[in-house]
Amino acid sequence: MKSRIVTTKEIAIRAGVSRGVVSFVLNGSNGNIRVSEDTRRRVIDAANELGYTPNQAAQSLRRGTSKMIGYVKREIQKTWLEQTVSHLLSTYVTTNAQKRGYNIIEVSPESQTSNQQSLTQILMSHRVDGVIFDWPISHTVVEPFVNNGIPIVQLLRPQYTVATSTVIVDASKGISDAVAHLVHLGHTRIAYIGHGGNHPVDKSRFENFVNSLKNNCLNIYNEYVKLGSSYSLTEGYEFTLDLLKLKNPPTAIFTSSDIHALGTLRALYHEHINVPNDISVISYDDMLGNLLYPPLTSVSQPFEEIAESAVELIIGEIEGDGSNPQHNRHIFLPTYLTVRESTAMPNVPS
Amino acid sequence: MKSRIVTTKEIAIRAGVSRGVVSFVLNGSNGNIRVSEDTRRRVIDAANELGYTPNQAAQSLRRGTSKMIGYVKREIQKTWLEQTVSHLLSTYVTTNAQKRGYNIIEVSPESQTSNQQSLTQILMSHRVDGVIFDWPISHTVVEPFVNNGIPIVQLLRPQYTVATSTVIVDASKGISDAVAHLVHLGHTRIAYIGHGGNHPVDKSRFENFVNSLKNNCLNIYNEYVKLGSSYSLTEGYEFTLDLLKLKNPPTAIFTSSDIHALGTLRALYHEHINVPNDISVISYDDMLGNLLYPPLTSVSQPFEEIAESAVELIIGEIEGDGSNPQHNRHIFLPTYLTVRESTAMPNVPS
DNA sequence: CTGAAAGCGCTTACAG
DNA sequence: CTGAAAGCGCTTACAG
Repeated sequence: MKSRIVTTKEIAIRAGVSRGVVSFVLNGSNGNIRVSEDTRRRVIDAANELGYTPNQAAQSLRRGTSKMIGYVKREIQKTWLEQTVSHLLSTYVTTNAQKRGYNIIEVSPESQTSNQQSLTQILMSHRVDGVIFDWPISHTVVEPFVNNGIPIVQLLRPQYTVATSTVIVDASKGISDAVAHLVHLGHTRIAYIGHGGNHPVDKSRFENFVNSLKNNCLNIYNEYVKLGSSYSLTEGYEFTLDLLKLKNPPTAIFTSSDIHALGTLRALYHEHINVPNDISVISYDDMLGNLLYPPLTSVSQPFEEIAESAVELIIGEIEGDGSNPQHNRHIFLPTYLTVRESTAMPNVPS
Repeated sequence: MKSRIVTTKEIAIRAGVSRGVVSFVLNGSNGNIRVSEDTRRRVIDAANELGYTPNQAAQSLRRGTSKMIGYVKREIQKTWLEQTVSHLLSTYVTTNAQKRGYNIIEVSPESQTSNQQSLTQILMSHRVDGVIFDWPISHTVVEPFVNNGIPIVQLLRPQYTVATSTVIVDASKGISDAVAHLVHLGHTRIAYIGHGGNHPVDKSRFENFVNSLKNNCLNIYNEYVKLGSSYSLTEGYEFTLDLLKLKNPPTAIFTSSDIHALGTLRALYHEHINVPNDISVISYDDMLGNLLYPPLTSVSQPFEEIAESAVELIIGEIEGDGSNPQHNRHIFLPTYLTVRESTAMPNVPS
């Protein structure tokens, strides 16, 4: 049953033409060749009958382009939740790339162990035409590719010290809608639980929150602001307990990630505080929102579009748009509010 | 800054040797060549100084082996939860393969659209040395590879109509421990919510549950058995409401997947029934268990080991163990119980 | 120990 | 319209 591997040579013989003609018929693009409809058919039929599959390695070697795009995942996290984003993106990236004739070779960020090839070497040795980074851990991992002139796109949380194209999310729309939503319901005491990190991705969430409060003529109270040092369930949990102990606890909590929200919900559950009757909760990410109880009102991120844009950007750079060559491009995709059942009017006169 | 791509030829020139020697020094394996320590050093130094990276395509073409393993993801699901398993596996598979000098090329199952290359063609054209399938949707997608003599490993939910190596999970240990745990706590009215499908993976969970009850001298009551047609939150939700309406509701619920458990928890939350004080819940999968409120007692699956085994199996087949050639192997990995906070003594005399 | 040559499968000028 | 040849970068017998 094991079928021999078919080459262009065999097709040429069966169709009674030269290998050059086979190559031309099968993938066009050769200036001065013209072929009769009859010949073309014979070649195509022969290829199908023999079950021909071109040898990528040979094509890649000859053409000098591999039709492969490297995808560097974010680091493995202890909780899988943070990875879910990574997974969604990688799946959508793969699908989109396939549609456009490119394949994805995935690598995990290098654990500095032993004799293992580095991520850079792996991707270089496959002569990838471009590389997409999801949340790169360090600029050192991105730079080698830039230095070699390989097109790069960084997703979601770029290393800004190295100049590449980026696809990131603009938190402002989603967060301002979220705050407006709470204000319309009658909330004025709105707490923020989040990551106090220095990366623009962390900061922008908080800044957008602050601005949105201001736009609604609300004050920021320090006691309602809980900035931690990571995206962590535990911090969400502890911060929420802290908030509940205040003399004047908030009537709504905005958590800047789903992982924080899980901690918040756990704390509220323990304290027998009902969502949304006793307190409203809005999360950011919307990975889990639809699955939890109650289903969470959330700021949603357009993951499918992020992947699409990334693929489009990088293929554009690989194939050269023509129009504006060589320039890095930066795509901002808007977030949006998804209202579910975790928000309601405050039950305490505010 | 863009560095030229370095070939063995340049290394040979710089080191003052022939390309054959370069090849030998860089990757051993050539019968009748011996090289002085000095020469070896010169070659290695030259390679490093020039920043040499072997061209995979050339190596692959010449060697007839690509050092690439195809990884076929499960289909994109509507809810991402089911994909999380896929993601964990794919990450661990990638990492393990990298450690052993293989790279993963990931493909999404073919959406039958348009002119898109099929998954089979993609993988064939890259001349992958083997393919790992995570939960293949149909035997038709696996067969072409088997017919071409390409080593295959199917994970978790194999298509049994096609003979390949498999890595699957043995539910018995985890489930019998789970039931024993409930029985020791004093439960006798234990309900089962799950997928009533025909695949051994679905059936074995239920059968193990039934056997475990019997082993503990408990009867199975039909009204406590809820078999649906998928892994779905909605079914978990509806089934739980049904159970609560019984004259004699169960004091514990075993859900055969985390996605069912989410539905169950949502229903209990709506009905203001406390877990574990009013009712105990055990889930199967343990993807979410640690994140929910309360943290779920769960039957855990050893995902890291599954990935490890898959990589080991397939590389074994690719490189030929020598010992037992050609024979498909089947690995069963045990599940185990992780006790958390969703189980307690029943508060109703049973 | 070393060098020259063939060939993996393909594509692409180039000459007819 | 077609064929013969070169060459992508590598590895591997084979002859010295």
